[in-house]
Amino acid sequence: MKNHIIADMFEKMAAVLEFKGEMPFKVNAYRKASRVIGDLQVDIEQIWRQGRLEDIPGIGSGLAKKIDEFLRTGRMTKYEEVMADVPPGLIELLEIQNLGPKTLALAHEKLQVNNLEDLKRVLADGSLARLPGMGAKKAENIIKGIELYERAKGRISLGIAVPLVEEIITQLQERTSVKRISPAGSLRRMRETVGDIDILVETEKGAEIIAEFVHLPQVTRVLAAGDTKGSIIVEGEIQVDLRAVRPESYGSALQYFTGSKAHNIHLREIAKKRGLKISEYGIFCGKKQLGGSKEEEIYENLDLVWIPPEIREDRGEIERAAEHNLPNLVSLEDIAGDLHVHSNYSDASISIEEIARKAKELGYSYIAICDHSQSAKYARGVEVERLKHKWQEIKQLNTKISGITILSGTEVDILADGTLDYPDEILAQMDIVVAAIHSGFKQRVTERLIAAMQNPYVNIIAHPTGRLISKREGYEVDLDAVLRVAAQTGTALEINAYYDRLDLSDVNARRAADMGIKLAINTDAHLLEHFRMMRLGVGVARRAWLEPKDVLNTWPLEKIRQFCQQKWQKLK
DNA sequence: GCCGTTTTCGGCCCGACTGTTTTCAGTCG
Repeated sequence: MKNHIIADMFEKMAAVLEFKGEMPFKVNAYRKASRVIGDLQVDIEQIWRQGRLEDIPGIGSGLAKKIDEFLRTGRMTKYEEVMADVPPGLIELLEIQNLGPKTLALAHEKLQVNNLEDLKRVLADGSLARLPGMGAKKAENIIKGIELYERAKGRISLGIAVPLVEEIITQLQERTSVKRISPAGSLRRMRETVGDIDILVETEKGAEIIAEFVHLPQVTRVLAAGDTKGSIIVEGEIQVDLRAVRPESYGSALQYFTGSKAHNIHLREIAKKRGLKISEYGIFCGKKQLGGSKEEEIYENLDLVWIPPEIREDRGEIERAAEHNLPNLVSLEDIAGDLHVHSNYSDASISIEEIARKAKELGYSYIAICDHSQSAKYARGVEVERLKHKWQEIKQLNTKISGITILSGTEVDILADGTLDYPDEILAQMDIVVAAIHSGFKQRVTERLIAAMQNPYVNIIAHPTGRLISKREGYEVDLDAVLRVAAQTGTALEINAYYDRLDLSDVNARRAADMGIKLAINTDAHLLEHFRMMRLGVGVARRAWLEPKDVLNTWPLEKIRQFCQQKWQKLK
């Protein structure tokens, strides 16, 4: 798919055009096009072949021509023109806080700033501060921006941010008389990574709460502390903002600070057409406030049903809300079990009994113990002899512990030659078989995954793309081909809930579900604490618009057994 | 550059803060 290549080109063009002082509305048009194309669920080449490029919202005749040229020839003349006279390394400086396109253009033109080194030089020798419209303070703020840019390049993963924000909220609740309090921003939307953390609090005494906030024990630096906003750095590099708002504006502020930006802009356009105005203070008709205390009031006044935060990305949710036809998103309460956890038979340190009791405590009705297979020496993979002990133990525990069914499973390795790490007669005795690639990431990954899915005993492919958010890109896998075969064979794909995996991602999970593929949200737990990550996986699933019917482990056990049986009968 | 039940031209989301200014431009979220 060339979607992301084209989206990246348009995003770069937007940045450069902005730097060159092009009309802001034109810049926005490129930005919007970039986002919409990046979010497309289908291959843009397919739309192009059908001659329907201009049906994509935000793509008119001009951009359609550019896309057409690129898909025909592999080149885009306008892109080359725009990028031609811009030094490489200059545009990425726009990521520095407090340094925008105007200032950068000024520094480039008057002081020949072409890269980060040049920028540091003109800040150090004071020449930037002496330019018209500049001054010592502005220079100082850019220096601070550079510090942050070099230290915290990139984003924090959701799995780190969520516990952090919960801890801060608990502390504030203990120390002050807060009323309503909630995370906002991309964390509330459960994006897989977040830039900084936003928390919103309802209060009439903002200054008091913010004073407490900036004195929390984990604070390493205070960036701002006013009456309505406090801003801190915790753990050396994570920025947390607290905003205090009055009761009558709490809902509109929560709506506003949750975003996404694209979602909010779309809402405001709708409001404007109706002669209304939305801001973080409320929804207004002239001076009259129609709502704002509750988030729902913003949506209701536009004849929309309230939209869950996870899908506020302007990917069609507003149109569906207008039809009162939003998906019935899967929730944590729907989860009936976990189909992929490890025990001390392989590389985890928890016993099957501990796992079962934990699962029961969480209200699950089944739990699948899926240890690594025999070749996975790095992870104490289970040989066939020990496997038989394991089955015996599971059988005993199932009679000993009531109210939960322990399933014997495996996370069987897909070997370099595409075969599985246990023979079929062993797999046939498992309740559930999860298959995964753990080695040979560059060797014919697509063919191996397809071969595994064609085995009648394989029920789920674990972490299908193999990406680790903080460490590596996924395998070199043709996901389109994998999805096709998953749909044909009736193999489920995993949404691995481990915070550094979240694999499949939201966009890919939605593509899978659209093709009728079932998903399983599994924690891949190696510690009891890992069970808590289920909520991250559910967040991904909600962002993918999944409903309980799409998610295997919301179903009763009997239905899962039927699902496995169906595949076996089809392929045996 | 896009878009149209107020428009094929003239709009294009809203507000706060900061620092530089004497009324506003730049940046951010």
